Amino acid sequence: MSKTTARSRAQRNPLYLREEELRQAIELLFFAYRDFTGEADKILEEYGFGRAHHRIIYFVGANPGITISELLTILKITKQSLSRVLGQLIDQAFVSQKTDSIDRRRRQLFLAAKGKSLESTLTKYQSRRIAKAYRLAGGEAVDGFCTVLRGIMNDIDYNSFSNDGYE
Amino acid sequence: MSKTTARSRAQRNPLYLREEELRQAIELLFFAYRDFTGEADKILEEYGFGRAHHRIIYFVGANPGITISELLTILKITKQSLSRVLGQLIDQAFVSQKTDSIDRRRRQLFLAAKGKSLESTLTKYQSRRIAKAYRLAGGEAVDGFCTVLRGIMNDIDYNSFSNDGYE
DNA sequence: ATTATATATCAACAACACTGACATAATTTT
DNA sequence: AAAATTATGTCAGTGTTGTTGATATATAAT
Repeated sequence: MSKTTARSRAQRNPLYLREEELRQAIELLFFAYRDFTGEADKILEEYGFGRAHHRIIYFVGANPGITISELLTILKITKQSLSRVLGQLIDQAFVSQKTDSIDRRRRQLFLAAKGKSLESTLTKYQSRRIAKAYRLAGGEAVDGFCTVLRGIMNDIDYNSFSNDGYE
Repeated sequence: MSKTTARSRAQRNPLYLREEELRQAIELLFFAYRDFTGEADKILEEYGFGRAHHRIIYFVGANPGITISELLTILKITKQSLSRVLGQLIDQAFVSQKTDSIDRRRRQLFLAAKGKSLESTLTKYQSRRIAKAYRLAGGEAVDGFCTVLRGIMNDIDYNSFSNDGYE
């Protein structure tokens, strides 16, 4: 319905479709991201945690042994902000620390048992939502989805993730 | 590189690719959304505004005459949260109010001159980013991108946007 | 007349980010 | 060996954005 409207406008003004198309993307991103995080947010509430805790748990889970400074680079927050939230996770035994054997200034972070369990639950919900969308959309759409998202993000971070175990 | 890793693992364990693929999506969404909002966030800072102000300005701009309760439905926040931020925008003449002529309880919201100007700037930055990604990815990828995002969001909101003027 | 709806406002609170300053331990550089 | 840099930690203050709960007013619907 909104597509039809956009098309009829585009006939009169070829620039209109583009503008409308971009606005649609802006809104899709807003709603999709909100709902994407919604389920996890609710679960986190039960633990008295928020999205900041989730991000730490997620990235520590995805990159076992990650250091504080690496985490700061990924999250793009200040060490004071990280410290408060990470401190809670360590105090409550969701995350454990180990001094790096090579550079003893560094603290390597790992998920403790509770953290692994929570990470698994949260990722399960988000994965389920993505999987459902992927199933409905099909493989070609998935490729397009990833390609566009990569185009939206700053190139710098292309390699700052999925750099987990090389075995 | 990470793709190669995933593939080699998938050969041994067919479930691994799927899991890795879903994790990749989770991370892409995180980074893309962070960078998507990053530029606008910086501009808003100059005005002493935050993302909450942006959302209001955006949706009032896209839906002139929208009421408070409609805005609350879209944003899914409490009226108290909205009130504080919206109040600032009205006080500083970014947004104007008009009592609905039919139902005089309702306040219709519009962008004032300053609001239109700011909205235009913010949307320009976000549109530019999307447009760049769209250009690089191509039309088919764009369709896939939208399809997957629609699959991720809750169905309920399919029509809660792009319901602006029908002329 | 009563009830429901739409909006507003006050107060208290919490999560999560920020800046700035300072401290400590370990490594690197000179 | 001394000085500089790096990695981390911590204290104090601030701001944005969200929450709950209570209360108020005007308008509309029954």
